[in-house]
Amino acid sequence: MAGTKTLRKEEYSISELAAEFSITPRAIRYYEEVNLLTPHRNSKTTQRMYTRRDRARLKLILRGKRFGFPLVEIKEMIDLYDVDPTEKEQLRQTVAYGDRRLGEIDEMIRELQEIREEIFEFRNRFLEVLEGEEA
Amino acid sequence: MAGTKTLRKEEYSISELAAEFSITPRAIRYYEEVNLLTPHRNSKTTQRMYTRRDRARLKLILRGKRFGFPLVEIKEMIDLYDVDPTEKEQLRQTVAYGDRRLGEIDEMIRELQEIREEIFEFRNRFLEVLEGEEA
DNA sequence: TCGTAGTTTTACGTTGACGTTAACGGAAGC
DNA sequence: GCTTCCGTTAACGTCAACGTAAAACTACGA
Ligand SMILES: [Zn+2]
Ligand SMILES: [Zn+2]
Ligand SMILES: [Zn+2]
Ligand SMILES: [Zn+2]
Repeated sequence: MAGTKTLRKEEYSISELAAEFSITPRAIRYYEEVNLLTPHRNSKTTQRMYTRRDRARLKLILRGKRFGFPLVEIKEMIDLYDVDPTEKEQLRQTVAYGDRRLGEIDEMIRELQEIREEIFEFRNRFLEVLEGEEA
Repeated sequence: MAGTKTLRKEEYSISELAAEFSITPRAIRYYEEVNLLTPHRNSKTTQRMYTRRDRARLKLILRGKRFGFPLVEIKEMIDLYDVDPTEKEQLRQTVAYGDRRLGEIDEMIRELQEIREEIFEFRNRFLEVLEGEEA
């Protein structure tokens, strides 16, 4: 057929995505349940089909999950990508939301660095004891 | 009584700790249930009493919680403070555990900084749109 | 001595993020 | 035509980390 270059995949089934990201189809359906994903249906088969945009959102979801953001907050953050840039009030709120988020994230980074340093000092103290005995 | 200087408190009741850290007694009892705290009992009253060491552990627990470490992992990390420095094998394992932890934490920091930057760029892009319209 | 306040144990309830099972439908291969 | 392999919905189960409520005990001050 003309114009059907499929160098990169255009659409994915649920199990393809599940396999690619090492999660279960159930999880993906759940993300749809809470409006984090909105696949369309292949009208013939009634099966969910995921576009590359859906796939990109899924990546963002999983990244947010990696360190404990709840799904509702992940949704807030992801929805930043879909703000209508002609709505001034929406823009203002989005900027304000971004500022709050940035503050929270900076605080997380600070605390993580504190923990990092403590663990690092402990590790080194123990290591010195070990090296002292081996000398 | 002789030798009973109590400049700094030596022991705390459960509600004192709860008030100090803005959590509930129930939460503190739960930490005991999962072996994160081991208060002793004032044998007269059967009430839990917390030493300054217990209080220090509680601080560590709450810090670990602030960004989503599960209690079991918090326990692993806190127990680093109680390693017997004469047991070489235990020391070696502790150092190895610390290394793994450090790797995980570094990865978390990296990803947080990525997220930070993305949000920051989005925020700025919106801000420029707003400022452009106001000019 | 009574009331009030703080504590105890036991036990059941709750929320988020899925896991698991059941019961069913369409397509593909033989 | 039957099996096998996706997929579907609906519904109940689970796990962590407590919340909440009940019933009983102890301490302490007026
Ligand atoms: Zn399609
Ligand atoms: Zn928030
Ligand atoms: Zn004591
Ligand atoms: Zn780990």
